[in-house]
Amino acid sequence: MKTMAVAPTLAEQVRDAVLDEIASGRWPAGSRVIQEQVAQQLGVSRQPVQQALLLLREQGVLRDAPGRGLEVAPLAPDEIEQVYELRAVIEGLAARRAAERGAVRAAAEGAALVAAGRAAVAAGDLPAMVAADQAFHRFLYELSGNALIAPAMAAHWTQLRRAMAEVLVRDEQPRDIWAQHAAILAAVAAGDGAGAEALAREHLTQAAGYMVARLRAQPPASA
Amino acid sequence: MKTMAVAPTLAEQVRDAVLDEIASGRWPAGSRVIQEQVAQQLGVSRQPVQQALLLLREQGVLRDAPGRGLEVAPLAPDEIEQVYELRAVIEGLAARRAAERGAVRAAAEGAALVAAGRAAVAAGDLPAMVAADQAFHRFLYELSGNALIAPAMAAHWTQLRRAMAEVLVRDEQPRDIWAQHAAILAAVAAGDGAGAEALAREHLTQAAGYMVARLRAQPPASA
DNA sequence: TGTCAGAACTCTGAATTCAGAGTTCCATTG
DNA sequence: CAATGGAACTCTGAATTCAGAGTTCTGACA
Repeated sequence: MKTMAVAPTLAEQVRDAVLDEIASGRWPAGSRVIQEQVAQQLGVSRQPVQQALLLLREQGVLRDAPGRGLEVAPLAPDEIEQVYELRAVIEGLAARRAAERGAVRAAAEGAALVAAGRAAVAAGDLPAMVAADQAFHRFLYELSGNALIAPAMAAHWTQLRRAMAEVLVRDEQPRDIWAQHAAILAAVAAGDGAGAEALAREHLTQAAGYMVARLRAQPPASA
Repeated sequence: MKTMAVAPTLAEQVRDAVLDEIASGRWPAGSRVIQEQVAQQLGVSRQPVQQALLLLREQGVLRDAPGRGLEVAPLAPDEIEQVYELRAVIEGLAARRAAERGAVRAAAEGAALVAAGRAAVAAGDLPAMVAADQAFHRFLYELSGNALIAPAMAAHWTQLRRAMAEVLVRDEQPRDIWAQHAAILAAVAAGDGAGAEALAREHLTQAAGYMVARLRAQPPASA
């Protein structure tokens, strides 16, 4: 018998709903977020909303707007650059450890993830592209055997999703990252820890340059 | 005028108070944490307590004990090992970037931190030793210029403080880490990014081995 | 027209109240 | 004596209520 699913609390549902609004870009940077309004939109009382917003504020997605409640934190290119810098070393670790202990599973299950990503690119389906990217990286976190990597990255993925939504929507011809993903996967499947770490770092350093340049070139319109 | 200190909310005060109880070891792993009891002890209502505990649960310090509220999460040696593994790469990054952009401040302000740490060791003052260690590392996070490092590590420092409290209290002759800290600082002050990164990683890998061996040798008594 | 005082409003944090899920404990039965 | 049924209790999540800090708006005045 599995651990038995604990019913998600209202606060968690609210958090996920709000997070989705923000990550998708429907609530742009600077938007005010008022407890009462969110509560009414979702048909719950202010109590679970307050808890959800507290979590989001702690995570940096929302910030205080003293006297006016909370607002969606701006998505500064500097911050995205720092996210990628941090990601590069964390995902490097994940890739190295995955190669050391998850090579078999990588070989067995990795191809499907890459195929899904390529299909999304071919179809030009933006949400699916982001989802596939995230799924690939989460797979590496899992293979790494370090249970702290996934939660440590979870906070940053919100900002990454926002940045991707911001950038990809402007690209008529999105950059194909799946060749790099496939290369990382091959190194992991081959058990080449050092190689996988180097490739992962390089992949993210490159992605950082691309994303930050785009964000700087065309800063988002704050509401 | 500085950003103007926002009055800390009751929920934050409660969180800090609870965190201190846990990190210091006064509330051992497995202790039950009941909203009502905490509220009464601190003289507040259950509302801010609930919020504080929510934050702590999210952070992994507390965990659900279905039907019985929350309890202090156990401090598994495996988890500490993973914390150090993650720390090694994150602090490696911090040291490298600190060398690249904070060498001057490192040279100017670092010596005082090392002196404080050595004084704490000489005095055998356990809390001061932990505080000095944390202060040194926080200094590197700040010098790195990456504002995401400090919050990313904050969550893990709770577990580190717990582990240190657990281990150091048993050591009649605590291991002196300040020679290593001084070496890292020297590399940073010299602007040697690669050297600083390597030293930081090595320092933490070594510390991990020491801590984990101690924890495994003498597992803590759960309540 | 620009500035200032103050009333009205907005929004939050905290307390209190309510309802339900799950646990514990005890008496009864085989 | 072990197992079972169920009453009483514990604890939480959510709703509602309350009080106060801060903002916005309006109109008088220089």
